[in-house]
Amino acid sequence: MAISSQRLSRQDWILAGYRALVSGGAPALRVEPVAKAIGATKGSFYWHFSGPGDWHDAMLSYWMQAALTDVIDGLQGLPAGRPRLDALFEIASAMGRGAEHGGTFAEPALRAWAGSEAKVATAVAHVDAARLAFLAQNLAACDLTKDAAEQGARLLYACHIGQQAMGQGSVNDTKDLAALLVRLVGP
Amino acid sequence: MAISSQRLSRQDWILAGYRALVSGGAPALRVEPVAKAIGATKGSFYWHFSGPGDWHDAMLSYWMQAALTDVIDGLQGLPAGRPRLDALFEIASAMGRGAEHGGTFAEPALRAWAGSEAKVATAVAHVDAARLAFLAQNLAACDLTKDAAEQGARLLYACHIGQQAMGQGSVNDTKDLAALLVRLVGP
DNA sequence: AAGCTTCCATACGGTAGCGTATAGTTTGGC
DNA sequence: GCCAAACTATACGCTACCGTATGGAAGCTT
Repeated sequence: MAISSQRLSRQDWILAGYRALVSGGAPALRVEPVAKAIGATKGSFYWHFSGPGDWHDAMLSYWMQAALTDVIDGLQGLPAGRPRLDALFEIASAMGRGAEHGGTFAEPALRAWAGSEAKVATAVAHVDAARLAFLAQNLAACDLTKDAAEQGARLLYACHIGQQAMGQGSVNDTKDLAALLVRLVGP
Repeated sequence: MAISSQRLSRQDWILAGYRALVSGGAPALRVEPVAKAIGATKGSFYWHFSGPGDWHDAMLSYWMQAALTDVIDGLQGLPAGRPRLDALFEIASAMGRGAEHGGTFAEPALRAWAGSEAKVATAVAHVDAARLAFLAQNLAACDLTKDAAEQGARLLYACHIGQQAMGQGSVNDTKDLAALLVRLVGP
């Protein structure tokens, strides 16, 4: 469970929110049930957050931090092109299965949540745009034309999203597709 | 709005449910708000349905009817292989944009709903399996091996799902991918 | 038009969750 | 050990929605 101590922190509530989101979807993202799930009451919640909106915002920035900074920025040490793409697929595979934070927050739940709250949708769109740009940039480093790289990025990313939406997707298929794209339009 | 008359039918409630689902996600799928949206009250609802569960079941079978019978069965007249695949992509494109029923029910909303109700998830899984089988079968008719056809089907379908999840997907990309697959592993 | 059926609105009690107020409990600095 | 701070539990009124009961309107049927 990884409840840090007896005293709860903002972080505990954020992670508990993602657990609720994953298991019950957006309708499960309510204060009192989640409070009961982590053995607390609303008193704790309203100390850490001004209300559900604040909580949701914190959940979103937490995810954007993990999705943008930790992934994209963390790959800047590698040479552009295939090495970065390969490393990216490793990370994407782990995040798709919700490997970090003890299986908490898998992206499909977040994407589903975007359908019922506008600010979630804009956050997801922002992350998508950044990832697409990153993909296109590193595909272009594989001797693809700009157009081919952008179309390839859309294909790759759509494939990734689709696979984790269906739940059963290993990223191997996406990897194969990536190799395929590079091999096709490459030299 | 297409409210059939002053008197409402089960169908009216089903379509209104999809409108609510698309615009507000699963949390918007409640009796009284939807009743207000179509200018009725709970009195009408509880006449046509035994409760929300019954309503949701009706919505699901309505979709499965449209997704399975109307699409897959409707293509049996065409020769297997490319013709069926091409026709399928046309239909898939229309359904992704929610072209029928006046823009009502786009699939991403349904897929998001699956995250918060188990029976929705099984319905979606059922439709996914049928579509994957159909895709693999018709890809195999394009001189692909069985394994290549199944992997290609997963790739194609994942790409389709991902594109409509991102909202901005024309199916042209998927079509290109399909042609690509066939050309690659084909004769 | 009478009478039956189908369909709908209103009214009511019950429950779940929100937000606030307030008092209690732990924790770290001194 | 003491005290302010950080943190938590309990209690209360409020709103939204559920589910049912009941009377009444709209549409057939004759």
